[in-house]
Amino acid sequence: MKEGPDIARVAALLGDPARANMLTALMSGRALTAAELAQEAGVTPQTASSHLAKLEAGQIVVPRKQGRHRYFTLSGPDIVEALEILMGIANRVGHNRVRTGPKDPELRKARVCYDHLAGDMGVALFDGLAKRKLIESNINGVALTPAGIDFANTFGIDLDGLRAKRRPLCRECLDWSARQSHLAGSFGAALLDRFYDLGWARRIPESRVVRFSDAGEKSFRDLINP
Amino acid sequence: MKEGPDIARVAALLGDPARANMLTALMSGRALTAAELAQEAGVTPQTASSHLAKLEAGQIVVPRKQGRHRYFTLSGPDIVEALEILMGIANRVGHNRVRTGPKDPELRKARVCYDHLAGDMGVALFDGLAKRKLIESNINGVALTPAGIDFANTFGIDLDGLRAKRRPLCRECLDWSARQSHLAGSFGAALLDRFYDLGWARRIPESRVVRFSDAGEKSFRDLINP
DNA sequence: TTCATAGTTCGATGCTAATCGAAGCATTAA
DNA sequence: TTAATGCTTCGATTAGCATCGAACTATGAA
Repeated sequence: MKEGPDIARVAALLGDPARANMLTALMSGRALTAAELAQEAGVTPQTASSHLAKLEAGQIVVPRKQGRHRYFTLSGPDIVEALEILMGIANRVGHNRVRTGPKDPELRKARVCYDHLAGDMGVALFDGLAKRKLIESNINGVALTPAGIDFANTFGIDLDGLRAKRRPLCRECLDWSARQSHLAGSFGAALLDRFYDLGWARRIPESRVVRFSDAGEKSFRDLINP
Repeated sequence: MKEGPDIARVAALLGDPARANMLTALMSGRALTAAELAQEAGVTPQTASSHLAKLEAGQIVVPRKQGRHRYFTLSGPDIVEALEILMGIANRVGHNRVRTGPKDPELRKARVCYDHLAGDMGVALFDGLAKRKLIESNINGVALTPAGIDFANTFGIDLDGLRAKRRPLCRECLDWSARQSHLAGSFGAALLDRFYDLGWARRIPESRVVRFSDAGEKSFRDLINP
């Protein structure tokens, strides 16, 4: 019988986990590339491409071509509103981020998001740097403060080298599990690299888990708790 | 990977056509029974039961037992809000009630909804009766006016017999295709029965289509256009 | 009690859509 | 030009879920 999809069509577009994760990531208001969205959703680029095609056809997102990237943004404030209300409902009925698997806790604690640190420790890093006034967040985004620049240099990060790339130095990135911002951008990536170099943490192969050593985690805590 | 459904779970519940139709029907604010919702969705009672179980588990609807019926209502104003926004989005992106099949036009024009007339002609009937001040619609529902009672008697409807049943005489029922109200309740059902008796229309077997004869449709138009 | 109605549960079926590997474009850099 | 990167298309697989027939439970009516 099925006379009219209507609501159902739109809702179904938001109703797939991978797509929902992409859209949640886009709620920061920033334009993200297909590859970034694939990472956020935890799917391969092919799958993400298929999802993005659907979202584009349904006019939930709009693409913007720039160079060889395709940046996606939400198609309008009504989408944001819908997502917010759905979040509220999910929250009310207790459908909060469930820890589905046994290995989930590790992912929630610390994982790579694209190339930077995410999870609880990613959020803690962002908050800690902000509390130490090394980064500053406003409507336009995140930026290093003068104190932050000093810190970066003494911490062994080549800021000039990073600036040479086109990629923005600092960027906010909404966290799935914690639903708060963590630090992305080339500086965020450089920080994680530095953690690896210092032996604080290492990446678990075939997974997105970042595992800190005991000593590394202690150093990390010292870093963000002045 | 799939860390968190969250939004996706709720949206997926709204994203099935059958469920979306049920929820749209519930947006009138009235409590509807499982059987009525099955009719609205165009599925069998078994299927509807399965959907309602899901919606109940997801706390989208709440059941209320009364006699041997189960009445369902939306679980809160946030659900209504979500549905409204989704309607708005669907409208904006042009996902309006599409006519999917070749036999669809007939269904859109006139069909049974449970046991009363729905579709364009159902809506026209409701509007016509209201314009003739035979029924009156307010927040509490719909009711026959004194003039309406006279009309019913002369039209050959046994109002006292209808009143003996527990079922409400008049009820509003949201129309899928037209998204406006049509007349339900025992009076609505009695009207349709009378149309059959008068030979104005007949029900097509194995379908929900109500087919009016040419003369019958003319009489119908006269009835609603004073 | 028996019968009818409202609703659910179970089991089987069939369709849809998500997923990924592999290959193909398209754009940029060297 | 070649090489590399970003993204898409194609094809095959798989899994989930909507759907309905049949049987069962529960409530109310006679």
